[in-house]
Formats: sequence, C-alpha cells, structure tokens
Amino acid sequence: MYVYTYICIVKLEQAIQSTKFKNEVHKATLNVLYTAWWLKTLMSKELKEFGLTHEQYNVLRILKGKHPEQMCVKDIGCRMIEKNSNVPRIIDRLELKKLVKRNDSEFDKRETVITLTQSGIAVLEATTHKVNELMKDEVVMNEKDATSLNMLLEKLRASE
Amino acid sequence: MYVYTYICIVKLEQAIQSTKFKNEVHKATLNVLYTAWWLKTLMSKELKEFGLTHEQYNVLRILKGKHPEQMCVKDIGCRMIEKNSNVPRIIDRLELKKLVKRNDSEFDKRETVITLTQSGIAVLEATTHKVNELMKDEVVMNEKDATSLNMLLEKLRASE
DNA sequence: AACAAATAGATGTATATACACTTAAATTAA
DNA sequence: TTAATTTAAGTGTATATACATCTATTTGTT
Repeated sequence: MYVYTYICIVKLEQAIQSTKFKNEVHKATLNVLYTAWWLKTLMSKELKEFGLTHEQYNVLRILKGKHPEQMCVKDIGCRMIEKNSNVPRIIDRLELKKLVKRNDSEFDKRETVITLTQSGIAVLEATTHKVNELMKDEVVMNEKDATSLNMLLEKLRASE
Repeated sequence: MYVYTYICIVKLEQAIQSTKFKNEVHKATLNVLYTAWWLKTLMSKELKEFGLTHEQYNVLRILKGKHPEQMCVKDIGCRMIEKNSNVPRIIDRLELKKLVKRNDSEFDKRETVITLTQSGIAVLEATTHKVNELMKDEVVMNEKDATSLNMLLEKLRASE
C-alpha cells in the first residue's frame, strides 16, 4: 500500500494570478500584504461565531493584558496593530454588547477609562480558545521558522 | 574620529507595546499583520499625492497588466490582494476620476469590461515611479532575504 | 424549447480605516 | 494668573471591507 502525501504550498503567483514581480523584494511586499489578508480572513471566520470583528477582538485582548486595571482610549490605540483604528468607535460597539464599560477618569478628566466586564472576559476567553485551536491547525510553522520570519519582517521595517 | 553606526531594528514589541506572545509563531502572525499595515501606510502617503487609495492603485496596476486588453470586473477581483474588495465600487471612483472606462461586454452581456484611459495610464505611471522610489528607500532588504521571506510566508500559508 | 441553476455585476448595510475637525481639560509660557 | 499650546476623546465624511441580496444573463438539464 502506498501513501501519497501532497504538500501543496500555495504560491503568491496563484493567489493573485500574477507572475510579473519586479524582483524578490517587490514580491515580498505583496506576499506580506496577501498573507495578512489571509490571516485576518481566517480569524474572522471564527470570530464571527462570537459576533466579534477582528478589531473588536484586538481591543478586548489589549484590555485583558492590563485587567483588572483600566486603560484609557489612547493607551489602547497605542497597542493596536493598525494604528489608525478609530478606538472610540470600536469601544462604542463593545459597550453596546456590554463587553466593556466606559468611565470618566478621576486622574485626568479628558480621559475615558475602559474596563472589561465579566461578560467581556467570558467572551474573550471562549473566543481565544477557539482562535488558538484554529491557528494551531491552519498556521503550520515551527518555532525556528517563526523566529526567522520575525527577524526578516523586522529587517524589512528597518527604516521605521 | 569615530563613526558610530546605529542600526535600529524596531521590534514588534515596541510597535504594539506588548511582550506577551504565546510563542514565536503567535508573534509571527502579529508581525505579519503589523508589517502589512506599515507597508500600506507607507504607500498610502505617496498615493495620496495622486488622489489615489491603495485599493484604487491596485486596480489600476491590475488593468495595466493586461492593457490594452479589457478586463471584466470578476477577473480584476481574482487578482486583488484583498479578495473581498468590492471591485464595482472601486471602479465607480476610478470612473468618476476618468481613470478607467466601463463598457458592456459583447461576449457576455452580464459582464462589464473595464479599460484604462490615457489619463489613467499617465497617473499610474507617475504614481508607480514615486512608489518605487519610496520602496527603494524604505524597504531595506536584499534579494536573498526577500527570497527567504517569500518562502516562509508561503510555508505559513501551507494549509491554504 | 422550457425551466432550473449558476454566474456577473450592482446595490444595501454594518463595521472599519484614514483623516480632519471640535470640544474640554491639562500643561506650558508670558 | 491669564493666555496660548497641547492633549484626549469624540464626531463627521469619504472610502473600503465583509457579506447578503437583487437583477439580468447564461448555462445545463430534461
């Protein structure tokens, strides 16, 4: 009996139906953009089950990092992956769903401080569990390769 | 006389002010998402000068790839980096700016075929020139590293 | 040929991004 | 201490994403 193992690496060429890259660096930039889209889409599929968007989930995770401490809107913004996210509006949706709570800051009256609710913690934990399972299945990568990838990405952004 | 060369690699930890990564693979996924945002933001700065968004530019480049052939909306969509892009609406804005032209397909009346206008070609060429210059300055990466990066990203998406 | 299913594009809605602007409060300078 | 500047959050607008639905064709099946 023979067992055939097909290891199908989907190349960027197939994904965006193009073969005209100026050079490997050009291809790499498109590859990063495409992979980011791929990751977001993958995660969103799981998040949708919990009525969360990718960005709402990101805010919840940031709040969890400091919980039970409160965080002001600005500090949440600084930790967002996409720096132009409009945090007050993402908070709006989370507050409507009773996953976070807004309070005026006593320390600085310009600030609004945000806390996770019990419900927010519960939803976040359940979601994180499912997302981690998904990632384990779909993102097939060993620690050594991941370390190389991290190094290369940080090298690419060297001019930052 | 001493010359100090500071090579500052901005780590993800600084960018999103977090050090709590489950493992290198987890960090790599966040790193891909952050780098994609970084690249988009960088490019958008240049594109804004030409009144184009990242996605509008992407559509123009795709059309250029086949020019002077026409392309239908669906074929443009297949080549987009972000597959959920709403191509008809991106075409709407490009059409308003007279950079592309819509025509009914003779071959299949359900299809709309799109062509670059002379103005579209001119704008695209000027933009591409500026964007390439910018990339050369900001994305500091040699071909060998870029090849490794491409390999790793495709490995990461292996389950696709 | 007639009808069912599939496909292409357009359109509607909720959410997000990108960015400018407003308001209130805090900080700094005169 | 008042006035100017800066900062935090919220709000407005255009564009985009994600996804569902609608309409007009085309294709496939009987």
